Amino acid sequence: MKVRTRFAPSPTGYMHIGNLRTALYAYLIAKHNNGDFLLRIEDTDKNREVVGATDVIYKTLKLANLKHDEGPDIGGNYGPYIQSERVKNNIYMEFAKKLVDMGKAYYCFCSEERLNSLKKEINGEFISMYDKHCLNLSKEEIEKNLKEGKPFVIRQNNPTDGKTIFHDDIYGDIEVNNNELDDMILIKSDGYPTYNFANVIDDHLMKITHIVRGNEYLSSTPKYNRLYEAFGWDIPVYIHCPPITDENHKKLSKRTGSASFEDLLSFGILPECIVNFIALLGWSPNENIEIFDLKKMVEIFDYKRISKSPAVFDMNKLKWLNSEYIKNLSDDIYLKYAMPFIDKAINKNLDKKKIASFVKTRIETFNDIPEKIKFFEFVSPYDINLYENKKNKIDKIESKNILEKILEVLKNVDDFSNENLFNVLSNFAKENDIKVGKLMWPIRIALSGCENTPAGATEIANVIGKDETINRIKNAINILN
RNA sequence: GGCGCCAUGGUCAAGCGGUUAAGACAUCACCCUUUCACGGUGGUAUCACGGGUUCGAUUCCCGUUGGCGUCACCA
Repeated sequence: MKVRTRFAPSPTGYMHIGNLRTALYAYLIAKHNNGDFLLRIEDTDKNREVVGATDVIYKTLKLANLKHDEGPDIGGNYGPYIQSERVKNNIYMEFAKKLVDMGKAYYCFCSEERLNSLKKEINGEFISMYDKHCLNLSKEEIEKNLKEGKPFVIRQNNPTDGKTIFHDDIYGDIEVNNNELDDMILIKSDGYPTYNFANVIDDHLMKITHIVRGNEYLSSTPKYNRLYEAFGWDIPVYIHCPPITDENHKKLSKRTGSASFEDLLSFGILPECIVNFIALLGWSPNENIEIFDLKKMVEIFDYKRISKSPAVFDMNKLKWLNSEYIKNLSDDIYLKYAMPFIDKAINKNLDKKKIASFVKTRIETFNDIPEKIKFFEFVSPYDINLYENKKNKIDKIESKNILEKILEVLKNVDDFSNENLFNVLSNFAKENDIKVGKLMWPIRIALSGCENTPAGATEIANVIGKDETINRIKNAINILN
């Protein structure tokens, strides 16, 4: 049987990182087995409609390079792939009525007030379980209610004794008492199915073989299985994934600022890096490697190695991984990403390509660039104590002396290539019995005003040119006076 | 609160009855060096606790503790 997996997000307007990982795993399972990966939009909550939300989903999948084989935008043999459109085809209501006929579901006319009265407050949370009140309605009552147009929902009719056992390929066999199984709503009073119901129906109709989802669905899975069993359908393979949490072991939220794919992109993280990183959150390959592209992932992905315990989303490591990705970028592609950030900081007519190459090994995200290079544009006021440096055994007085001498030297240099500048200055150092590092220190400070720079003194001089170099050294001497 | 799941360093994690308990991020030290970074070398740091089972438990079982999830006409 061909492996078929699906990604079934509800259109919320942004892509939660945990969701993306679920999509990734579903994709990898399908592709590792030469199967199909499909996209289905679960928009059965009319109150939560967000305009443009499905576009976010398409865009994310595209950027992450997770190509689906079937979906609303590209069609397929099992459409429609948007649940609200399937509602129009009456798919869910028909199946729900079948269940009613089989005695596996029933009409419920309970009012909101009655339902509320069933709720109990425990630790500030309201919890409730339906009491099967409407299960006892006579046929006549039901028909009367229906005829009068009284609003109704359809509930699943679950047993109250015995146990249900289900199997998950990650968590193993899980056994629950049937009295834990609430008579969940299948069809809402607006005629739309709930997620719980639509999901089961569609997964079956779309011939999904492996269901990949977050483990928050673990506790409702036995109810889904009773649905499959009622219809006599094959139960798919369940693959529940552990949660991704923030550093406080709480669910990743918008507040942490790193909950969504879009946030991460806006921080200057590369999409392929995000994909690589989240693959490692809750899964590890058999080989001891951790940097790989999607193709390699498809090759080595063994879903049985998905772990059971939650993973903390470590921004630190993501940034490190991103720096590795940046270093491995070809110059062309690197420039394409980096240039907008260079432009943010540099307006003067400087060699931006050269500046870009300076920072390539020194940034973790592209957002780091402007701050690191803005001194090329102009020197901000800086602390004069920078001219004192222990390691190079230099103080302000000596710095000033060096700068005054070097100023005269540089005035007579016309070839401002990095190579020539370095030769001239290191020769000067030798002749005057000064260590090269010590000589370069005050020059670099004078040219940048920064303790740390993404380039050495002569590289900076080369980029800003002779006139600017001379000016900056003159200014430095003034400051030191 | 009921039920369910989980538990190896600060973090991601390998391990699947006998190991000096891998590797990576972070951190620290040193080397390299025209500063920083990159790169290189090395160090610190982990099996939650208590009982079993066993010749032997990080590994298997039970309990405790802790964390998470779930208990909606949300998905």
